[in-house]
Amino acid sequence: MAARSYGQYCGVTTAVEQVGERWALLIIRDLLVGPRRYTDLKQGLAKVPTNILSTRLKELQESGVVRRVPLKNCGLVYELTDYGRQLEPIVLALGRWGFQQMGDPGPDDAVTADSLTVALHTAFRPEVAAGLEPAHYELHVADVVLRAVVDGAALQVVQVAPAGRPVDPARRVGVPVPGAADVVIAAGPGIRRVVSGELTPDEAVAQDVWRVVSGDAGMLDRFAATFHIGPGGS
Amino acid sequence: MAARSYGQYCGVTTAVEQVGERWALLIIRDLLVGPRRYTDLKQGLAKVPTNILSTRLKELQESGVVRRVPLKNCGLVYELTDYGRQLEPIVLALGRWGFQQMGDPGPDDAVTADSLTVALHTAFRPEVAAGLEPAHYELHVADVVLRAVVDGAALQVVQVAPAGRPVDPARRVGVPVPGAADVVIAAGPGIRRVVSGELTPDEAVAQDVWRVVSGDAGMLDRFAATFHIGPGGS
DNA sequence: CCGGATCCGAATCGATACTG
DNA sequence: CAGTATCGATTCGGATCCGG
Repeated sequence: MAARSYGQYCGVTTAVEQVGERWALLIIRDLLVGPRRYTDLKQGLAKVPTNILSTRLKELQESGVVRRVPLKNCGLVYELTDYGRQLEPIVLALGRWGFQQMGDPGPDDAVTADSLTVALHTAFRPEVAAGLEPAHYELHVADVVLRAVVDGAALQVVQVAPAGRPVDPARRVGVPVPGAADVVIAAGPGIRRVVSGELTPDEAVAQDVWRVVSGDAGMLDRFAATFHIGPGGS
Repeated sequence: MAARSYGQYCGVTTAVEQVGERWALLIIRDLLVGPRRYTDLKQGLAKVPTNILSTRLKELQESGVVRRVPLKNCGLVYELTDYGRQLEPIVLALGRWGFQQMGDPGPDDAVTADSLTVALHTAFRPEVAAGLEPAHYELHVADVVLRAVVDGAALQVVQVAPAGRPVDPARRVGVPVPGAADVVIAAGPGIRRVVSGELTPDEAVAQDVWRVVSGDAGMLDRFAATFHIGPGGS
């Protein structure tokens, strides 16, 4: 199954031959969040045909991007190799770039825990966060619930729901079990307009783009400052 | 011709829907070097079927990545929009990432002027160059001849051969017509090992990976310091 | 339930030929 | 020069099935 070659001796070409096939980068996006089972990936990428998922995972292993790791208990997970993890800044930059062109969601567009987790990372501005007090947000979008813990220039996102049981607690090192969030935000897809700066936090509340379920409503401004993708992906 | 949707409301997904189709990123890579005619692209991407090239260009225009510009004289060129140009750091980073995995060229692998031009940019280390004297390299690889002018943290690459006549002189603003190069280097594909640091410049000469056609052989060290992609794409 | 493999119609891609 | 048209070869998508 030699990957279809583009017939050029070039780094870009080589990269695209490895991760440019359909679904490959989305698999990598989800694996950036953490190791995932075959079933997790299938669920997170609802529309990927199972044979394609299986084929891509094999190809990504051959390229040294992904590794297959049996679990002690039972089952197995796929995880990025160091080489694969080097794609993180690239995938995040692609996410910022694509974000600018996002319109409103289509009727069949889903939001998954992993895609939203990565989206938070794409929008995260460490240089802004570094100048603010630590903050702990709980964000609800569709049926996804995340907790974003911002401390200085570091962002930690924990998925609360849908309940994916932790695959291997040993790998979750450093992930705090968050206590109470400073604010619980329930948002719709229009949250995009807050992140882009098209709406101020207050306008977004007025237009019911998001809503404070509990906690300090003043945190909305801080959220909008911390998670922002301006023109040009800045 | 609705692009096949991945069914997710996510920036990465949106980006991949726009530039993830086969050949799209390579078209963009070539357009990063400058505006190109349909025929230029077809020549630079020898293996792209003409109907695919035509389809991609249409799609990239719809996405606002590429613009079609009629020339005053006759003919027309495709060029990146501002939005498309924002992909430059991403394509360069992908090139660095893929570079690490490059082996030796297959028998059908070609080196084109545009791919080599972009490759020089991927390997360029502005922070190193900033500490060195200005330098002017002429590089021959296969039948491609480039001139790379390094001045401080800036790199300017001019394509000398194959002779692509300048499409629109007005767009070439700021491109110097270089005088004599400090050194003329003829290299084979093994130059990859110099860029990766696997070979020192001297070893590369000894193994006939490259050769000084004329000029100052001492410039080889400077070239290797200026153009380098280390482990992890550093 | 997990981790796929198999089958088949639909869509895309690749190669070549052809045209304004 | 700048594409369209055509058509066989591949790949993708959707569904089903299977061994543990």
